[in-house]
Amino acid sequence: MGLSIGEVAGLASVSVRTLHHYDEIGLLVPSVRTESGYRLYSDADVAMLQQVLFFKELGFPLGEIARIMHDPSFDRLEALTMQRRMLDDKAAQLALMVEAVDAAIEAVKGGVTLSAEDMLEVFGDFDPKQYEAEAEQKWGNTEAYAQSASRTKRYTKEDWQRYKDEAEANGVRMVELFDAGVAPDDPRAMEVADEARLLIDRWFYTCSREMHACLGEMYVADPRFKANYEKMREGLAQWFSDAIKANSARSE
Amino acid sequence: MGLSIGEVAGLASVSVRTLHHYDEIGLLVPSVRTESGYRLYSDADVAMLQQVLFFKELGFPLGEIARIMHDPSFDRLEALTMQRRMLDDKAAQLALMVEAVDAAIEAVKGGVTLSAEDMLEVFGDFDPKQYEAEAEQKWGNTEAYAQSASRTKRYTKEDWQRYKDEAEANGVRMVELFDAGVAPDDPRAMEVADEARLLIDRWFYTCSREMHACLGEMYVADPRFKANYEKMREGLAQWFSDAIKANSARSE
DNA sequence: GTAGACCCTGACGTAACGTCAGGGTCAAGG
DNA sequence: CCTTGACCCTGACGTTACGTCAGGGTCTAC
Repeated sequence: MGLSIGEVAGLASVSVRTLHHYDEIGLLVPSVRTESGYRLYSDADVAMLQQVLFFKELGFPLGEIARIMHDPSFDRLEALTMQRRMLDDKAAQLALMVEAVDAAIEAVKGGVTLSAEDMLEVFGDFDPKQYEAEAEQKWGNTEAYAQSASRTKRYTKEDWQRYKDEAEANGVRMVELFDAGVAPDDPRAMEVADEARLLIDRWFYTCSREMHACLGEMYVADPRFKANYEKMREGLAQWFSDAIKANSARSE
Repeated sequence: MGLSIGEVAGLASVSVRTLHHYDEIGLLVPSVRTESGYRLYSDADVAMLQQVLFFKELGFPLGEIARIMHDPSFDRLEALTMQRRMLDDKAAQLALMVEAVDAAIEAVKGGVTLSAEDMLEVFGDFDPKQYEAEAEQKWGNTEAYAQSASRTKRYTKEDWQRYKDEAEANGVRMVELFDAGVAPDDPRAMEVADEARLLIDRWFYTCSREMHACLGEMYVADPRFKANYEKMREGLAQWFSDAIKANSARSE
């Protein structure tokens, strides 16, 4: 019960050093060590390795793989389903490449020169980052998320109430300025925006002005967030987003 | 006529730095530089890049790609045909992976545990080395080329002229001895042979006496090289080859 | 009981770029 | 005309994912 490192390496056609490396970086730590320090890989470890190798084939960096697989909400079935779709996509992209090679062969035979675009457009269609984003959304394990999760776990009911009060006070000030027709890049508007940022920073996760600017964009782009502001005042989402942008842009 | 590095990078979805790197190692040196040092990529350069990226997709290391593509006997059509077959193989292997994912999904759903072998055997079927061997056999080229490429790319016109002068001086001494009827294993002949070896060593790539002996054989075996010597004096190719062999055979 | 195959932990090397720093180039606009 | 922003250059150091020893224990097999 448990395979040696050499056996696993042989089966998966990877080097022993590779498995050492995965152990070192905490990506795949074998569940058992013998008395004498030998690594032993259980069936579960082997299943993990399979996942890792699928992700790797799909171009995920090892750090990303580790984050995904160690997330508490990681689900093997979901991961496999996603991998299946990605492999299909990659196969489709490979088919495109075959077409491009055929086109190139025909061009050479016919003495024709293809355009630069025709020759190069097949590359880079397949971007792992596009999937990384999906994986991140699915298992939402950004650093910010981790921080937020570990902090809010310890929050009591009163904590939540205090946060709500502070957030509401901030919302009130926001609406006041909006109703008064104050421009989003007015110092007072930026002040309120920064207040909102610090709220996040104190209660959930480290939030720089830069990161807040990203959030600001989401507030208008994502209907779920937008609705939160729009139900207070129509046009408030955009106004607030602009205020955040102005706030993040100022020198210091 | 000629695209900037940024344009090419954009079309091929690679970074500018990547193209810089390919230039540095002599894999893809753009055929034109503007007055101000800007790289300009011609249609031929773009076609080269396409080849490079196909090989890369197939897992070839860059050094290998450079060796293959810079070999004088390299043939674009042959390469494309080979790449087409390899891409097909890779697609087949990807299909196997999809099957493996499906099997894993079924296993999870059914609560079954697959054997380690079943889980891992799909990886590593696709070994670029198997193709590298084929490519090397086809375009047969050694490590020496990589060295030569990276050195010669920094050579100026004057460098080339100096090399030509030195090579010609060596040729003259060679012909003098040949005309005088000096035997190839005469110390003077061996001296000239060693001079020729050091020329290669200094200007292009590390060239031991042993390697030079191989080159010597090629000087008579390969008509392209043989012609170089034969046009100076009939029989010179063989004489020089023998001199090289004698030189490489002497103890030190 | 010892040879040969396998395992361990450092530690340094390598390939293929990423990522600045510091500094020219160039077309568009004020 | 000149300046500003997008683009280009050359170093040079950093990073990822291992490869490749060195030095030394472990474990069956004849």
